[in-house]
Amino acid sequence: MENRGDYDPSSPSFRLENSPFYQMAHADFKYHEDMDKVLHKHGVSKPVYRVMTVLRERQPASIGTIAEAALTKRSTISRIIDRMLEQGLVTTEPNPEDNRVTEVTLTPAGQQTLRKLTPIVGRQFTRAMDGISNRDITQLLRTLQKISANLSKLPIE
Amino acid sequence: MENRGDYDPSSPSFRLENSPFYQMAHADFKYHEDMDKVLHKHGVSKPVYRVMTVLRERQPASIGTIAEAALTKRSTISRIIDRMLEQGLVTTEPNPEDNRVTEVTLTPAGQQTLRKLTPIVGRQFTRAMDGISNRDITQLLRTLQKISANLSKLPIE
DNA sequence: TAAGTGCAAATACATATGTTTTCGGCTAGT
DNA sequence: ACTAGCCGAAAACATATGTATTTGCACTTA
Repeated sequence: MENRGDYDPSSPSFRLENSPFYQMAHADFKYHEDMDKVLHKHGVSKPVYRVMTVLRERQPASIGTIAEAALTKRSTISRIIDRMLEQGLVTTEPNPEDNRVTEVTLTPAGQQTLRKLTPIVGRQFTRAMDGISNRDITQLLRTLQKISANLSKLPIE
Repeated sequence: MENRGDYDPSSPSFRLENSPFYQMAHADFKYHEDMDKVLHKHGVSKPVYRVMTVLRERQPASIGTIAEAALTKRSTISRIIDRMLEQGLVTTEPNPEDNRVTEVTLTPAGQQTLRKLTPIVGRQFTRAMDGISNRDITQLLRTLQKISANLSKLPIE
């Protein structure tokens, strides 16, 4: 495994097992697979959890902002927020500067739920990274960030 | 950024931007985002393309095998294969050893389509990996494989 | 200030995926 | 040889997501 061609999907020697993007999907799939089951026991779905993690960082946040950060369409987030409202996890209010935008905030109950979930997610992370050095994690992150940046430039055709 | 805690979702200093799994999702999202548009022009959706890449490696393959490799539910693959049959991309036949299993094979037309798509995907890959050394790609792959392996062990709770 | 344009969110509509159930074939134990 | 149980696939059913359209607000400019 010394030739870049082996990683390139257009190379004849390409194997799915050696594809970075396939392995990303695989790791991501496994990571969420069993975590979802646990989260569901606490009445929280994967997209709901994602929204909560976004809100933990910046609050309040608009529907559009959340959608972008959560890599999901606005209409989808809009409906997810509806459900979260019913569950009492968030509150919404129009932005005073611009009445078109809806600002979303975690309720105390929502924060409480998030705090309860955090250690569970932490264990899953620890499990995933078992036997991997900090150096390697840093390196992984750097490369992933580089890839994301590359793909944020102008598209292929 | 020297403490492992910064990557752990349960750490107070955790930031989404520094989360390996978030960055994986982000990279994967961007990678497929504009590629899907191009594939659609050739009448191929993302799941259809995934199935084709699986079939390129082992042919014929059963519905269940494809589902597992493509990280998708069997019922979903079953329906995707239906569509691909109508498009003439694959043929199916019962496994002579076991009549329950359906073996799927790419038709010449399917192989032709795959060959046409391959260089497009290759360009996207090249674009994604721009400025990243082979060494770093190898390292990335190793780490991802390690993570996948870790997560294939017994689940959290 | 009134009309036009653009944007955020929500809604209606279409589609795709997942979950559950059903059907048929295989296999092992009696 | 028969029956009970398991497994693969497909069908029925429920749900979630995405796409297109609509609504309401804000900014511009004439």
